[in-house]
Amino acid sequence: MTAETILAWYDRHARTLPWRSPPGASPPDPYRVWLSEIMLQQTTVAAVKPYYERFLARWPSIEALAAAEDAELMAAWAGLGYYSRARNLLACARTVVAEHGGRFPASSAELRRLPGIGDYTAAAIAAIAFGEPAVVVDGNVERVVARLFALESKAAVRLQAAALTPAERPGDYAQAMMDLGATICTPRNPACAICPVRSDCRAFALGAPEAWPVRPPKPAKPHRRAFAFWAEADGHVLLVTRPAKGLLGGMRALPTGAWDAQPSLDDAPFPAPWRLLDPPVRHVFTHFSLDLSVACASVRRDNAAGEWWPMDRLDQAGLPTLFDKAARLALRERMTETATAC
DNA sequence: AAATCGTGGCC
DNA sequence: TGGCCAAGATT
Repeated sequence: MTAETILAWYDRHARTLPWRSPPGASPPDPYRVWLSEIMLQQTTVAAVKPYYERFLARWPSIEALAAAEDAELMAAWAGLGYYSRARNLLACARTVVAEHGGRFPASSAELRRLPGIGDYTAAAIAAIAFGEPAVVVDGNVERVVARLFALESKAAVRLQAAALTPAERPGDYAQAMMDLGATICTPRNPACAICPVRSDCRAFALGAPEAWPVRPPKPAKPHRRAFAFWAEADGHVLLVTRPAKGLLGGMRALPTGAWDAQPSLDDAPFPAPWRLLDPPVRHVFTHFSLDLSVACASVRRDNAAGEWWPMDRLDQAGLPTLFDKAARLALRERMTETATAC
């Protein structure tokens, strides 16, 4: 019942998105569905669009993507965040090419085994690209279903979501639920007045749609400090590649010291007359905030561990946003030369 | 299984 | 402006 209403709404109000086929049309290329779904994990549509277009133009097929080098793919992902997605993207592409003949497996169960594909993404690709009536539960669906039935537990939401999922047009239905959640049943100030299923909605009837879904309180973010070192020589700056796992894993970066303790200039990659830029770069991650002080020095270009990167091509290094901020600060200070010696 | 993992936009 | 949030996965 409700599913039909939502599909009818989708037929008239579906968003037009670069990775999407219109309602009722033949399903899009699984490669495109997969690429978009990975990028969209915990990431807004607006942020994904330019990355998706760039990736698709540069790597139009899974074979092309599988042949990419790690460094160029990580650089292309720079700025989008959650960088383990990029590593898993490449691992997944190579697995599909090497073990599945370059074709994505068509079932959610098989998709689920691939790197970077969890319960949600497996169901979404199976439904959208292959027409499997998989139960697709993302943050949008959780919110819509929790409100429709005034449910508090994730388990209850999943059961209801499964009961609601239609055998026909499962891909359109999944996207319809996500569009409904993204444009009408929003986290704050939901547009209940124009909601197609308002009359079926318990949360609306109870007069407090925003009370669902119930979120556990979030712990406070600790604050950390660190130094980043801008070492320049002969028009080049020293960059390192961070370890594959952990924060900003696998990304190019400025050398840094320890994050947390009282940061020390002793953590520099080598002794130099470091000048401290002010103010530090402030950056907020998911679970902590950071003040990154940038220390600059002109040095002799030697065999320090890392890459000496041409400063006039720094935009091609693929620095994540934190280090892009630090680099911009250093380049700006470099023009004005007002740094304080220390 | 709780912690970890980015970033930008919004109010 | 600071907290909240976004088409979650991994360990």
